[in-house]
Amino acid sequence: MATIKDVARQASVSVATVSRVFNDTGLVREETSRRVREVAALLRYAPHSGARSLITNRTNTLGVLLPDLYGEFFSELIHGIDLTARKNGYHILVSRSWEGRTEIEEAMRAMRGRVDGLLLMSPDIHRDTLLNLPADLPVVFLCSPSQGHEVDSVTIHNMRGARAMVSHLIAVGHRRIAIIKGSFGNYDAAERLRGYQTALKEAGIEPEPRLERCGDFTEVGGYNAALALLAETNRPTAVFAANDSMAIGALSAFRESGVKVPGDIAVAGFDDIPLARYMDPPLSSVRVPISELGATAVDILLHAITSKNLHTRRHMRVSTEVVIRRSTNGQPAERPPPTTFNRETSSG
Amino acid sequence: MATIKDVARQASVSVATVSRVFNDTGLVREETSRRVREVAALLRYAPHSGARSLITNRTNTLGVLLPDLYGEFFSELIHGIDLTARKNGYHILVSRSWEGRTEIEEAMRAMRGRVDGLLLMSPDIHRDTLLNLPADLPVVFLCSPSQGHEVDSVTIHNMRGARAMVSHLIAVGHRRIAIIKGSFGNYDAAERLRGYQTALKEAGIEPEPRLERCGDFTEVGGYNAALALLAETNRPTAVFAANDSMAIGALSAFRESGVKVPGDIAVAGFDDIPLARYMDPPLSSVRVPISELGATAVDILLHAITSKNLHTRRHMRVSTEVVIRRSTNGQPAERPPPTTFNRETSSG
DNA sequence: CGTCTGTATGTAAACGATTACATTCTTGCC
DNA sequence: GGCAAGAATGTAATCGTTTACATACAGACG
Repeated sequence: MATIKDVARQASVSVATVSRVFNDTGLVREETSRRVREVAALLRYAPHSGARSLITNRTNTLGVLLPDLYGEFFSELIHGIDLTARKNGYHILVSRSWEGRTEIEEAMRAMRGRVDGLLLMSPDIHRDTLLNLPADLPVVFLCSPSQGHEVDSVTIHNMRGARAMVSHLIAVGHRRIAIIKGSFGNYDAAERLRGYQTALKEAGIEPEPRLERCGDFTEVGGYNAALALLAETNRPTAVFAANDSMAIGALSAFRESGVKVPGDIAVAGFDDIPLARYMDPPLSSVRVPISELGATAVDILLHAITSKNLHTRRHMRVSTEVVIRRSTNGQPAERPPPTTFNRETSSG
Repeated sequence: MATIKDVARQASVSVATVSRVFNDTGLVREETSRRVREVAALLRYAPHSGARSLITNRTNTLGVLLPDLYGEFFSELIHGIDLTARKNGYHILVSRSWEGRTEIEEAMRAMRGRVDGLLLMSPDIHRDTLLNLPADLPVVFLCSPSQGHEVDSVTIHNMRGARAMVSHLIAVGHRRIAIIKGSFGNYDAAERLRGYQTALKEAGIEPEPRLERCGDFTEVGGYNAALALLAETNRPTAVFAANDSMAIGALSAFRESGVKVPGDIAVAGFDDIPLARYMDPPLSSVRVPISELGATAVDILLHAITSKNLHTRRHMRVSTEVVIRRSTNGQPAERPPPTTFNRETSSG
C-alpha cells in the first residue's frame, strides 16, 4: 500500500506538503496541490487512519456497545446513531456487549485508541453500577439505570408512557388489566411495570399479582404469557405488553385460541415498531422515537468529545406518545399507508 | 491516558517487557509478569490499538458497508456477521454506504488503516462494476451482481427460491399469479423476478406484463401494489412478493379491502423474516438463512486475510427453503411457538 | 574459575502520519 | 539591484506500540 512518502517522492515534494494537501491547511500552491492529488490518485493512496489518530489523538469514530443487535429496536437505533454520527463526520464501531461486568470492561478497553467516545447500553439493573470507566473516554449511557449524575445518559420516558397507555385502557372501561412484563432485571422493563402499577393505583384499582406475567421481550414469551392468562379462571379484559414483540406473540396466541381482539380482550404494546400497524388488528402501542433516541445520544457524546472541559453531564429522556389503533377498540380501523395519523396522542 | 511507558516506569521494567506481558510471547518471569499486570490494572492501562496496528499492520477489525441499516434483514445480517467476527477475535466497523460509486469508494478509503478486510453489499446493478479496489484490501461482496471471478462473493439462491415458491403456487392450482417486484436495479430483485418468470414458463403459463407490479421492498410499496392489483378487471388468484415486507403490506391492503387470504387470493413472500409466522394468516415465504449468509461471508473474508497469498477466489450461494404457511392455503394453520416446523420444504 | 548455554531483560529502529519550526522562493518597492 | 515580507516548502520530532538484536545474568560443566 502506498504511503505518504511514496506520494511525496513521486510528486517530488516533501511529506509535509502532501499532508497539507490532504488536510487542506492552505498554504500550498495550486499547481503543487494538483500534482500531488494526481500522484495520489495514481498510487491509490489513502491516509492510514491508525497513524493519523496516533498523532492527532482523534479517530473520528464512535464506539457503540449494545446488549444485542437483533430485532427492529436495535436496527432502528443503530440507524439513528449512524445517521447522526455520519452527519458529523464520524464512523461507528458496533459491538455487542458480553454478559458480565468484566466482559463489558474488556470490550471497552478493546475500544481504546479506536474510538473518541462510547455509547453504552447496559440495561441490566443488577449489574454492578458505574463500571470504572477509563477516565478520559467520554461515555453516554443509553436506556440504562441511572448511575447518579456523574455520567451522561439518555433514557425513554418509560414510566410515563406505560402509565398513559394503561390509563387509556382504564378510560375505555377496562378494570381487569394484565401486564406481560419485560425481561427480569431489565431497566426499561422495571419502569414500564411501574407505570402500569401507577396507572392502576391512580384509578383506585386493586393490583393483582396473578395478572402480572413474566415475559422476556420476545414473541415466544408473549405468546406463552398470553396462553397462561387465558387459562385464568377470571380472565383479564385487557393486556398491556411491555413491548411490541410480546404483544405480537400475544395476538397470535389469542387468534389461535379463538379469542377475539379487541372484542374479547384488548391488547396494547410498547415501542410502536413499524410492524405494529400491520398487525391484525393493528396494534395500539406507545410510540418511542428510537431513532431520535440514538441521535440524541450521539449529539451529547459529540459535545462531550469536542468540548471536553466545559461539558457538563446531561440526563435526557425522550418522550413517548400513545398511539391508539384497533387492538384496544377505541376507534374504527386505522388505515395504514401511505401516512399514519394517531387518533389519540397524549404526551407521556 | 496511561501509555506503555508509564507502566514500564512504574513497574521498573522496559517497555519491551510490558509489551511481552500483554502479548504473552513467553520469555518473561512469572513474578515480573504479575508485577506488570498489577501496575497496568492500577493505571487502567489499555494498549492503544492505533499504534499497535501501525506496526503490526493488523487491526482485528472488519469493515461492513451496507446499503442500509434499517429493517429485519439488515438486523439479522449484522447479527450474523458480528457473531462470527467476534468468535474469531474481530470487531466490526459498520457503515451505511452512500449512493453513488464515488461515494462508496470514498467510504472505502476512509476504512484504510481501520480494517483488515471489507464486507461490501452493493446490490445496484447499474453501478459501474468492479470499483477499483485498493489492491491489498481483501473484499467480499454480499448479495451483489456478479463481478466476474476476480472477487469473492456470497449471494442468495434467489432465482431458485423464487422459482420454487411460484412452482408451489402453480402446483396448488393457481394460474394467474402476480408478482410485486423489488427495487428497480436491485440485483436480488432482478433474480427473483427471473425465478418467477422461469416458473411460469416451465408450467407453460403465458407471462402477463400487467401482473408484474413495481415495488420497492417496503410495506408501503407492497400495500400500494396490492391495491393496484385489486383494481384489475381480471384479478390474479395469487401474489408473490419479492420480500416479506411487501407481502405484509399486501396482506394489510387485502384485509382492508375485505379480500380473504388465502380464500380469495394467496400471498407469498421472500426472506422469511421472524414476523412472517405471526401474520394473519401466517405468511408463506422463502426462507433465507440471513445470519448464515453473514457468517459465510466473514469466514471467506477471514480466510482471504489470513492466507492472503494462497487464497483463491470463492463464489458462494446460500440455499433457500420454501416454507408454506396458511397464506398460500396449502395446509391448515401452523402453530408458531415454541418451535416451528416447515410443512413443505423444498431446497431451492 | 572460565566458558558455554539458555533465559530474562533492555535498547532502539521501525510503522505512517502531523506540525512546529526552519528554510527557501517570490514579489513588490525603494 | 537590494531588501523585506509573505508565501511555499522542507526538516525533523513526535505519537504508542512491536520486535530484531544486544546485553546481562544464572546455572552447569570441565
